[in-house]
Amino acid sequence: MKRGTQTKRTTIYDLAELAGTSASAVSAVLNGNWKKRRISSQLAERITRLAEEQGYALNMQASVLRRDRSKIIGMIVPKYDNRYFGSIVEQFEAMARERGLFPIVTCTRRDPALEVEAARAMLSHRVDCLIATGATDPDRIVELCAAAGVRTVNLDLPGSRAPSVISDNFGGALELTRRVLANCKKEYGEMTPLLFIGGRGTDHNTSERIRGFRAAHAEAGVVVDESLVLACGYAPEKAETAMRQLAEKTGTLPRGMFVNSTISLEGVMRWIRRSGHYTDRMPMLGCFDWDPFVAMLGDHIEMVRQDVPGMLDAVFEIIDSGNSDLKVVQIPPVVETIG
Amino acid sequence: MKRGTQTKRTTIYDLAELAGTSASAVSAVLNGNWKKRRISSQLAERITRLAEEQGYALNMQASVLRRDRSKIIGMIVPKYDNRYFGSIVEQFEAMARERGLFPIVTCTRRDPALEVEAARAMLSHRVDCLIATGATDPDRIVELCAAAGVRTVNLDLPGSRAPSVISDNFGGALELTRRVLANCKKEYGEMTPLLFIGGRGTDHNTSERIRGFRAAHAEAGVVVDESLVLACGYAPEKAETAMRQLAEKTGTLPRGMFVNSTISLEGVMRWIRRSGHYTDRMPMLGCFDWDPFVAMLGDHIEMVRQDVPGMLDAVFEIIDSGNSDLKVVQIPPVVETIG
DNA sequence: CTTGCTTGCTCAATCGATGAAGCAGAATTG
DNA sequence: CAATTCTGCTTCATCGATTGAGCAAGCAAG
Repeated sequence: MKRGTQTKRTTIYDLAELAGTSASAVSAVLNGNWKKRRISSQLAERITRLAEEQGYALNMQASVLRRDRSKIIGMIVPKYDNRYFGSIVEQFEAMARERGLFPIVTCTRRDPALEVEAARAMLSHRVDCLIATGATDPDRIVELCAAAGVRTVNLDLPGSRAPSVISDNFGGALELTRRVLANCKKEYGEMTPLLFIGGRGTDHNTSERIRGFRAAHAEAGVVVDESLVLACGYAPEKAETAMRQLAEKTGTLPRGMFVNSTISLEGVMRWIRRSGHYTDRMPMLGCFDWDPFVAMLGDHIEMVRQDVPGMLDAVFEIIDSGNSDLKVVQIPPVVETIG
Repeated sequence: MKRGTQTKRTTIYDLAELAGTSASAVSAVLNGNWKKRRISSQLAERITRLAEEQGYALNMQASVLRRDRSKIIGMIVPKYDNRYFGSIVEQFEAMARERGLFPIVTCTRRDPALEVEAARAMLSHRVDCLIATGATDPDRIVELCAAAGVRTVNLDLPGSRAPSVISDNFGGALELTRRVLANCKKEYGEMTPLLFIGGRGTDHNTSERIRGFRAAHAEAGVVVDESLVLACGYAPEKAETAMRQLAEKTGTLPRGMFVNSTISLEGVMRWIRRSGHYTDRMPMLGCFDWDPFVAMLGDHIEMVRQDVPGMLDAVFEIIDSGNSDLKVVQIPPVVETIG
């Protein structure tokens, strides 16, 4: 064992000296290919024991510098403030470790500049592969990575220059809208148009969800006015402001809503509590996202739970296969009824 | 610019050749100490421009191998499934980046073996410093790090071998319990003992919170029966089971509860919905944790919001100062009233 | 014209791990 | 007994960046 506050780490050279052998023998033994290099099992065992005793730890910087692959896999993610991204990161780490990869994750707060900075930092640290989750500008990241020969997969939001894995936003939104409309019918005896709120009109997911939202209305023969589609951004404050403005303009508020994320729902609920609207009867809600406490919020909440394990299976299938086709894999989400 | 799918990265040697100079000059220019090394500003500018044009990116593995400090800072964290740890990670990353450090975070799912494995992996990657957040066995991690000369700070849960930053669990629990008791008094006209549920009896935080819970009862002259303190673990299922068993044993359930985390509250709420208890009147709730949707769950919920920015300020103050005193810094949390 | 100082660089060792090539000595073959 | 093969190692170059030491040219002072 190391004595005292000695800061110097044990290297293969130290072990070689202790074992009375060469550093390359030690290296061969410790990285497991000693059979190929014809090291005797006695020496292998002696070295292994010494390494254990001395608390030897491989210096990855040196190892990676020498090898061609780093076995480091990076992920950038917008936020850690909701269950969806939380479970993506958790699942990603577990699956990376299963494959003997070292996962590094960083959060970029939906900030394009930070996304680029983080991608650069990861490239400097020589990731073998980078997953861009919910990136505002996935193509920019792919471009940086491509210049360094690093493979990329887009997750949650698609890009045009790398394979992408996303939810079936149209299908999920269609089904979610259908259910909320049905709840309205059951509750009020008739169907009236819902409100769509949250997300960015410019992003693929939001526009697909709006398409599904419209399709479900069309199917039911319900006309949706333009003023009821509010892609006001993701932040709670944005949703709160949008609700206030809608209430000011309109006399009667819609009986049901399609909320584009839990984060937006946070703002919607805050507005409802503060404004005193909907006090007699809560609106029929649908949320394209899942959270256990949201599920407990009321009796008529429908939620879309995106299939995180399925999405990450698809991501790692792309990575494991080495395939780089520019395909977009769509994973069906699950609509869960509560109450 | 790199052409095509060229996978070879530009190195300082490539730049040196292009600039008709030496690699050491390039290195000096690009890492900013060219003045000390008496490189002319013309050459410096030429090299800088070339690096830009060629899309040069420093190879951190090589750089770190040569230097003594890696400027990599690691954090292990139990889960990403709640706002508390989410904001810890987000804040940590931001503060690390502010200091020019590269943050790497990994989640260890409250699994002691995974904690050790993750710590080892981080040491192999030569982190300068490791923050062990909510570790089940912080001292084991500190021991590993100490052997490699790596500094450690414990966060959220204290250890005995490294400085620790935690919430004032006793104080927070005392105040939280007082408020829930007061709510009971207001609602029912009298104070009856609350239920304590969630957490591990063996961990410091839970035992301190129980101490605060008891102190508030004592203060109010309310006797707490042993059977009302259920440190059943953190997982929702554990809390659900504990509630069921309590209901089976006891005729009357307590009018209020102190729930030790949002994760445990998830189980409690699930049990309440499923079992049909508390249907006439919800229990007065206190939760030692914060979540925006929990805040909307009912009219009588008190929540303790731990001061994440304050805690991380304390962590980085310890790191920045290089101080290694075995102190435990306690940060007061904030009790927020809802409804 | 020599000595000494400054300027502006280059050289070469180094960090630790890896693996191709090589080299003794033992064992086997003809 | 010589030739070949096999066994079990060692030697050395390499990955890319960093940095102490050194060196040549220019200039000033004596």
